[in-house]
Amino acid sequence: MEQTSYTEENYLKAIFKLFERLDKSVSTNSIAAEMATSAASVSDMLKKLKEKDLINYEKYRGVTLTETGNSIATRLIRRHRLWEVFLVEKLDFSWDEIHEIAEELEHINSTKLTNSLDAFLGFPKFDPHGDPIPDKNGNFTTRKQVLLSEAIATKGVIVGVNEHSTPFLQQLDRLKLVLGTQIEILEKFEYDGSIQIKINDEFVQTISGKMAQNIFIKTT
Amino acid sequence: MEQTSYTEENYLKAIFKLFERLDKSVSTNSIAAEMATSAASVSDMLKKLKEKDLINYEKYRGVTLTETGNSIATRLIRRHRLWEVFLVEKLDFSWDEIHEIAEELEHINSTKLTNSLDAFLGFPKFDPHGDPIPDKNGNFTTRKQVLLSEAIATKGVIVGVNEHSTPFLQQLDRLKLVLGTQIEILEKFEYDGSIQIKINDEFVQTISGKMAQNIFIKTT
DNA sequence: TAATATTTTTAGATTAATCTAAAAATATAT
DNA sequence: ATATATTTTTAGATTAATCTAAAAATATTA
Repeated sequence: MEQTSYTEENYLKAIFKLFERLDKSVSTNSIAAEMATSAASVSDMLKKLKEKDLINYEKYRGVTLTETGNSIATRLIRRHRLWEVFLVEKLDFSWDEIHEIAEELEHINSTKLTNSLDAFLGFPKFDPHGDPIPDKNGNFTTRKQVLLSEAIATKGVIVGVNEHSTPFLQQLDRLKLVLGTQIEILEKFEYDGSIQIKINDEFVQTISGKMAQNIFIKTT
Repeated sequence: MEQTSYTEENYLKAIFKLFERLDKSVSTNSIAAEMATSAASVSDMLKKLKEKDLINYEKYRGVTLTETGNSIATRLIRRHRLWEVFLVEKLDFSWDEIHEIAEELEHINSTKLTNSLDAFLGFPKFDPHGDPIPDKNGNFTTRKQVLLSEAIATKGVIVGVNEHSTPFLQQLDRLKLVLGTQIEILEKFEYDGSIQIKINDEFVQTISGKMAQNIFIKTT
C-alpha cells in the first residue's frame, strides 16, 4: 500500500466533501474552486490519483472516489473532527478557531494516535460544529437534521452548521445561536427569506435567509 | 517575517542539535549524516538558510544559527517535547513510541496551541526522556547531570537519556532503568567499559559501556 | 612543502506540485 | 443543428527539494 502525500490527501478530502454536498460525480472546476487552485492543476492531479486507484475518472466525465479513496478521506475527516473536539474540550479553544489547526493535525497518520485520542475524548459522536465523527471502522452516526431555512415544523434544536468560516461562527456566538439552543419558528418572510424565531423560549429575533441556510436543526 | 518550510525547519533543528552536542560550528557532512541526505543537498539548503538570515555561514567554514534561527529551533524543540509529554501522560504511549509522531506534531505553528497545551499539561519542565522543555520565552531548565559512563560519585538517580531510538529505550524498560530509578555504582571495568550497578537498592546488574554512555544520572 | 586524501561546493538532472496560455471536448442556445 | 460559450485537458515553464558526478577548496601526511 502506497503512501499518499499531504496534497493528494487534500484533493481526496475535497472530492469527498463535494460528492457529499451534491451526491453526484464531481467536476474539475468544482474541485478547483473548493481548493482555490487552477483547473489545470486539478487535471494533473486527477491523472495521478486515478493512477493510484484512489478515484474513478474518465477524461471530461467527472470524478468519484474508489473504495480506497473513500476510506482515506473518511479517516482524514475522523482525525480532523477528533482534533477539533480536543481543541475545544481540552484546550479551551472556541469553535471558530479550530478549523485551520485541525487541517494540519488531520494529516498525521497513526492508527494508535487516532484511536487513543478517540478514547481519551470519550468516543465523541459529533464535533464542535455538530458534524458526525466516523468511528474506527468509518461508520458515521447519522441524525435527521434539516436546514432552518427549509424547516416546516415549528420547534427544534440547533444541531449543526453548514458553514465553518470564522465570521459566520462568531456571528452565531453573538446571537446566542450555539449548538443545543432551542428554536421556535414564528414567521418566515417570503420577500428576503429571513425568519423570525424565538430563542430558548426567552427572546424573539429575526435572522437573515443567509444565516438560516447554514443552520441545521433537529425538529421536535 | 517570512515562513519557514517543513524541510527548512528540520535543517534548523539538526544544526541546533549538532551545535548543542559539540558546541562548535557545524560541518556540512555532519548535517548530511544527521539528516540522512547528501552533502550536496545540505550545501544547497545552507545557501537558502543564509539568504533568509537563519544561519551564519561562509563557504567551507561551517555553520551556526543566528538569533532568529535559534529561536525557531527552540520553538520546535519546545513543541516536540510538549507533545511527547501529551502522548505519554494523556494517551498512554510508552517513551519508545513517541518520537516519530512528535516529529510531525512539532511543525504545527500556533502560539495559542503551544501555550494551551503547555498549560493543559501543567507546565512540565522535562519530557518523558528527561530532556528539558523550553518555556514560552525559550528558557530551558538546566540540571547538572552526568553520563553514567563518566560518573565518579557512587550514587545517583537516572534523569535522562542521550539516545532516543526505540531499541535502546525498550532495552532500558526491560532492565528497569526508567527515569527516577536510583543507581549505586559498584564497579567500573576498564577492559570493556561496562559497569556493575545496584538498582533501587534491590538487585545488582552489569550494563555495557554502550548503555552507560547513553544514560544521564544526577548524582546525590 | 608537495602529494594525497577528505570535505565541500557547483553543474546539471529529476520529481512533485503548481502556473498561464492554447487546444480540445462538451454543453447551451438560438 | 449549427454557432457560441463553457469546461476540461494538454503543452510548456517554474519552484523547492533532492540526486549523482565532477570540480574546487581545505586538511593531512609523508
